[in-house]
Amino acid sequence: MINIKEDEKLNKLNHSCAHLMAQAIKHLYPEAKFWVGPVIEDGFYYDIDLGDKVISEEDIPLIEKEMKKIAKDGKRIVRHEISKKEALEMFKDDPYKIDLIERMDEDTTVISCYTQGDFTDLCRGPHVESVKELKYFKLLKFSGAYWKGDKNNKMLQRIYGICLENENDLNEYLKLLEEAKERDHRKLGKDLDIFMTHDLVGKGLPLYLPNGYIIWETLENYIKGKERKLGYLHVLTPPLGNVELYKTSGHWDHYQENMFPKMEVEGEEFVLRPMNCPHHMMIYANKIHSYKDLPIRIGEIARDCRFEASGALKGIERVRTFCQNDAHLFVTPEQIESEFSSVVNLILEVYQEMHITNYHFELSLRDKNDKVKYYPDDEMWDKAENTLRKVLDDLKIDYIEKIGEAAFYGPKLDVQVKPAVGNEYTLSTCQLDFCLPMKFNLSYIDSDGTKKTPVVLHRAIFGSIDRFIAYYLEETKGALPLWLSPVQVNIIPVNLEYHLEYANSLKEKLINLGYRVNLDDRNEKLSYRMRESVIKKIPVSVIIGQKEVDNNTVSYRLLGQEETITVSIEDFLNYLENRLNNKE
RNA sequence: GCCGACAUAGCGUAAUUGGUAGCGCAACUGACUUGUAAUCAGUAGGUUGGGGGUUCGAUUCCCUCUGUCGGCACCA
Repeated sequence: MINIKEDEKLNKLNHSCAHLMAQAIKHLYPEAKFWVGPVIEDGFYYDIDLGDKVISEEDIPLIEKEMKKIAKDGKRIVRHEISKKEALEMFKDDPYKIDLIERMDEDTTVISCYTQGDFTDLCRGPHVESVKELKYFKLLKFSGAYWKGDKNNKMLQRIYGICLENENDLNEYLKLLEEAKERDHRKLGKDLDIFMTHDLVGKGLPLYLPNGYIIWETLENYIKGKERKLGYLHVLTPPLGNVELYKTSGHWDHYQENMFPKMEVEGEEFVLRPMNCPHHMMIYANKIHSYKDLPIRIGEIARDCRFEASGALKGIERVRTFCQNDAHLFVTPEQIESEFSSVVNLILEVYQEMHITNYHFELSLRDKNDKVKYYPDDEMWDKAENTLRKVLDDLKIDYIEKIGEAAFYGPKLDVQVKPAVGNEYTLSTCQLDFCLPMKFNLSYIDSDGTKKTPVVLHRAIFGSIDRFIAYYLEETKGALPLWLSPVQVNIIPVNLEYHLEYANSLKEKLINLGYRVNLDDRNEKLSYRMRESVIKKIPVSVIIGQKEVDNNTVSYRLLGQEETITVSIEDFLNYLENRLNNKE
């Protein structure tokens, strides 16, 4: 998908289109006051205060119509530069623009504006030459948005749109948006019987159906197998804990609002756990450790509960209970680099094996000015951040640095992906933490006999299993690779009287080898059953007819392909095994 | 949580200005005995998300609760 912000031509078009929309809105609703209208990755938006007027579905075509009218008029877009004083005078009726102007640097002397016909906006530019270049645009969605992104501020109205170079591009783009809905994991999850939700159960609490659990269990076994090979030790800890545990870790102070409220039983206060770090810290603290024992890697597929804002919930991507593929690595300072590097390599290995290419790394750092969120120890933070940078640079990994995105206890490396619908989110994460080991008084005896504090790496490769399933469903459009497919082989006998026995024996053979097989012996036409095989996205459909029975062969057709391949049973088994091994 | 929209059978949908609900697929039954994306016929399935109100009468109008969707904010 195109990135409009990074394409010079499209950036200009969309920037100008935002102004065009603002102009049209000013024509239709003269009371409108404007905040900002930036270009974003997929178009532009403008935040507007419309007073009592609330934008509704019916208004959008009217605004578009007015935009078309103005564009047809073809006024030139003229840049002019004015002084700060002149700017304050020019925009004196618009408190939002005044706010912008007043917040500009002290030494700003010249402010640029762009005028098109009867509309002038404060703007750095650049813009296209004339509004008549704006032909192929569409207003896509609208919603409320807090002024300056602060929830304590008034809510403005935001309208999103996009402007492209020609009609074909625009149509293609709109088609892509439609197609994205088809691979939305919420639709696929329903169509393929992967998970369900119900009002009676509660929002954000998904129920995994048999098909979903097969995917879940397969992923769990896969990742635990990898971890075991790397020396991880898996544990099982409770999904709730004493409030003191979270006060000790500091999570209570930082995230109380996002935890389910505490419950009091026999004078003891509990919370459903929002994360597993404290439990794993306690497991470490259970014994005295020598430097020779480190690193100690504690892993768990662990269920957590977080009281996420209702508006944030989304399918199994953002839920109120989920399972983390979590682990905490307790290491000496000297081991940080090699262990962090090993985690990054595990991420790369898993992504490669699973053929995931559509992601990017972000290095999330603290905001030095935020003394409330971040543990106040600049030396510690600098050391931690520089260590992560160094490892990434050594591994020649591209990453984007994000200020203010670190966890309260340390910087982290995040793997970001973009879903079919909505904002990008974090899949894998690896976090460096000097903080919790101190809070829990963790120690090991170093070679010189002194007590030292270990460093902890928090990491999750699949992030949450729930979210990973959501992501992988969208990546594969629901056509999961053979190893993850709930039903791997669908056997369709042509004639139930003559071919069922052979089909049954093939089914037995496959099941004994551990395959998940369905035998479609319904009294329906072959084409009907083949259609179902495709709709249910079963990777391999096997047709058993007289030819196959006579020659002791198997004819199979792959999902998404037209032709049928006829092979011996042995070759068929080899084919399946090969696909399993390649995770295809 | 905030702004806005939506909620009709398992799924997808229809119902002029208010006159107590249709259709397709799936399901079930029967016939057909099938060679690569829908065989035919029949049957059953609904307190129109819950509650309240206006009205002679509400899927339709109003209030409220719940849930969903698009964003905002949040995301250890």
